[in-house]
Amino acid sequence: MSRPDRLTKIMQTLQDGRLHTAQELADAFAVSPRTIYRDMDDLMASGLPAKGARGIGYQAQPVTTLPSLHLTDEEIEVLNLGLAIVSEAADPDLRRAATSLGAKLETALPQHATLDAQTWAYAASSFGDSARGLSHMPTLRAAIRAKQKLRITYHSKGDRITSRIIRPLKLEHWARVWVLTAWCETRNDFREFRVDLIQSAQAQPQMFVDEVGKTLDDMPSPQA
Amino acid sequence: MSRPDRLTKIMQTLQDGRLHTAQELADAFAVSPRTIYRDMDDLMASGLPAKGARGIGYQAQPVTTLPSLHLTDEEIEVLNLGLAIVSEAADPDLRRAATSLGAKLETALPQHATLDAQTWAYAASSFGDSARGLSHMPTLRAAIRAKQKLRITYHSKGDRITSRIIRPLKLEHWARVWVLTAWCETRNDFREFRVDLIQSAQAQPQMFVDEVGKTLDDMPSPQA
DNA sequence: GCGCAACTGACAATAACATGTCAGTTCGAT
DNA sequence: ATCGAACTGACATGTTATTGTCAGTTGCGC
Repeated sequence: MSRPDRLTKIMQTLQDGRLHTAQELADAFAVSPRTIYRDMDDLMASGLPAKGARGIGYQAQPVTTLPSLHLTDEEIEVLNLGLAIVSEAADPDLRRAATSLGAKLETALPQHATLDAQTWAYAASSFGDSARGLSHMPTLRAAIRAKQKLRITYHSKGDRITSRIIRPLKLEHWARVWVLTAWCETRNDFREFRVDLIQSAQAQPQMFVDEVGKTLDDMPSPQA
Repeated sequence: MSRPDRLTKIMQTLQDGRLHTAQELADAFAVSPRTIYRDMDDLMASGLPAKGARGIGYQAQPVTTLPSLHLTDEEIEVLNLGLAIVSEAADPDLRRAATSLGAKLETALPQHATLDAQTWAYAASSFGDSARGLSHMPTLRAAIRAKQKLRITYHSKGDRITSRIIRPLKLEHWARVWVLTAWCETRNDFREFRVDLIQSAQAQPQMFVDEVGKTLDDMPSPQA
């Protein structure tokens, strides 16, 4: 097995969340422990968030490798612009991810292409919760993909908070608001939810399958 | 010189916009033309937008290489989210760049991490100009960096369109609106411009240097 | 067509890299 | 402190990748 192949395999192996000793990995790939130590050096140097304590072993959180890309200046601009917008999100998790992604890009790109703290400064916005809904995006998106039902609490008209079980179908960006299209099991009809008005979203254990009348294709198109 | 080093140098060389023959490059790097042909194959295979016509030579548009990165799932999410938002911009150039960046990411990332046309569908927004101001962002940002004066036409209060020469200083994201802070030469004072109300922005040939009283540091902080 | 220069394929020589061995060194547990 | 296992540095050896040579092949201009 070639070295790149082995490095990939090691990464995948580490992402099971368990601890792996160098000796164990060496046996698994039929190389000497020395080679594993060298591999881990390289992996960590290239940013794999792996921890290794003496005598403990290695473990890593799930990561995806983005291979090297050639980007035009416009594409770099889009990258920075998108990052800047997301960085403004109120959700700590999202912001943390955006910050660490920004840091990685900053070290990876030549200076002229990176964010500049001065020119891209973000105001401590007094409308800090304007991007509040963004915090649910990963949950919603994952649920759409996995066809997993969701329980959401929603700030509907008239200041009432409602709780519903829905089948999430599609996320759309409409003007400046994200809209989640779903089949609402509580109302037994299609509904659209503004993401910024969703207070909480919890993936339910139940999955759903496409049923006639409840899929995106069955949705009546709005009249103009 | 190692092969990776040479490949990098070749890329930089090609980006001067002029034509370079294989022979010329071969001489410059003290290798045989055959090696250059092989290098160009690899570079183009990895996405360098270079053209080579028989007997003509090679040239490329400026690109930046993003080395391979290890990203966590959250960081991938931020990447996709930011891209989705920028994709909604009305400006054709920005949208084209976002699309091509999306395509690159899509091919580069394993399926589970990429955009999914169905779930991330973007509505052909009826508020299509909501992100209108984004189209000026690259111009503004470039001008800040280069300390280049700008002529802008601005949609100010009372439906009047004004034209001014400004020294752009800082871009801020305030709630959902981007704000450009600048020294306005027309009014001879600091001014803040909402980017979405800027109708046009043209970089002027004149540069500006920091002058006491006209830099960011000299700007009076707003009273609360 | 013909000539010429640009380009490609194949292969042996060679440079670069990866690996294992082994002799140290570090660090925690006793 | 002392032991032992985990780890690191150095170097010889094996393996892969890169390179130049050279003999084709392509495509353009005449």
